[in-house]
Amino acid sequence: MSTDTDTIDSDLIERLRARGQRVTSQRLVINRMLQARDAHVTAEEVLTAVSQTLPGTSLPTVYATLELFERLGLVRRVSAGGGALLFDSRTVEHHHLVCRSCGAVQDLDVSVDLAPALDGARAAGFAPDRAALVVEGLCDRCRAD
Amino acid sequence: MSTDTDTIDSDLIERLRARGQRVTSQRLVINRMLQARDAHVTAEEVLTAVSQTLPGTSLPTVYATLELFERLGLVRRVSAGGGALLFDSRTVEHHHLVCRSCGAVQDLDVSVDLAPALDGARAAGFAPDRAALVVEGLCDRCRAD
DNA sequence: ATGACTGCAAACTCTTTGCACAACA
DNA sequence: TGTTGTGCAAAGAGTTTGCAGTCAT
Repeated sequence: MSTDTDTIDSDLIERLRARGQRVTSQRLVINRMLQARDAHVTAEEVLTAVSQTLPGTSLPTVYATLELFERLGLVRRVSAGGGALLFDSRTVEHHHLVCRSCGAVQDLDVSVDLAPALDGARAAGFAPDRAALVVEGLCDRCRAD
Repeated sequence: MSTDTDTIDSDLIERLRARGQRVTSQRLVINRMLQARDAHVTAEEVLTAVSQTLPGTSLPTVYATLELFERLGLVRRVSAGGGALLFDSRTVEHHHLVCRSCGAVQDLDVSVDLAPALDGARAAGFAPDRAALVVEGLCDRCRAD
């Protein structure tokens, strides 16, 4: 997977053009930031990071951009914590560990056989897109208390 | 499982006494409501239902009570939708289907082998309490659009 | 009687919306 | 030039907190 800035930019530009949407500096910078930080981020974190390159960027723009990127398939909302929305630039299927004490979310890379769940979902008249496991418990750090 | 009102009340009273906490009419009514409606509910829905029996009940009390019930092991927070918090009186492990269109959450009763995930969590220094699958897609109703 | 619980009001956090200006195409 | 996108401000939704009065024990 090529992750240099040019490729990342080109990929976004291509996707935007394909849908007749405009290429703006905010979109480029937010996209670079998401790809660079291969982790779960909140809108606030995106704003903080982006503001260093592009001061004056606003939170509504960050939300609008993240929503757009979700439609473009560049980010996914993480169904995990109950607090702020989390956006994940890892679009491949993976699971999450959620600490019930500090709320931190981290990736869990294991493979689980989800076929029975997907079959069950279909049997219930549901059309599944994807399935992910949420494991709740205490993280490394909080366990020390 | 006995689900008559007397048993439900006694069970709550016992758990409250065991922790030196008071038995109030709000707690009894909220508990009966949760057991009667064996589904995911929001704080708002609890308030609406409880208000019929106990007018004047407040939302802060509902939240405080649900939090208490969570500590007593009577309810669990559902890690699913991004909207309002959902509380679930089914405390046995089960999975959820979440509709990406209407946001509805329904139970999915299938059995999935979670051992690899729990082992993986432990290997990452995480102490897992429980794990549940969140399956996203389109529900029966929304698929008709 | 005493301390926990409740209701009210207000604060808070996070997210969304409306509108005027800027800037991509 | 014609829209789409942005920033600002404000509104909304949901949850939490502070405080005075009430009620269980």
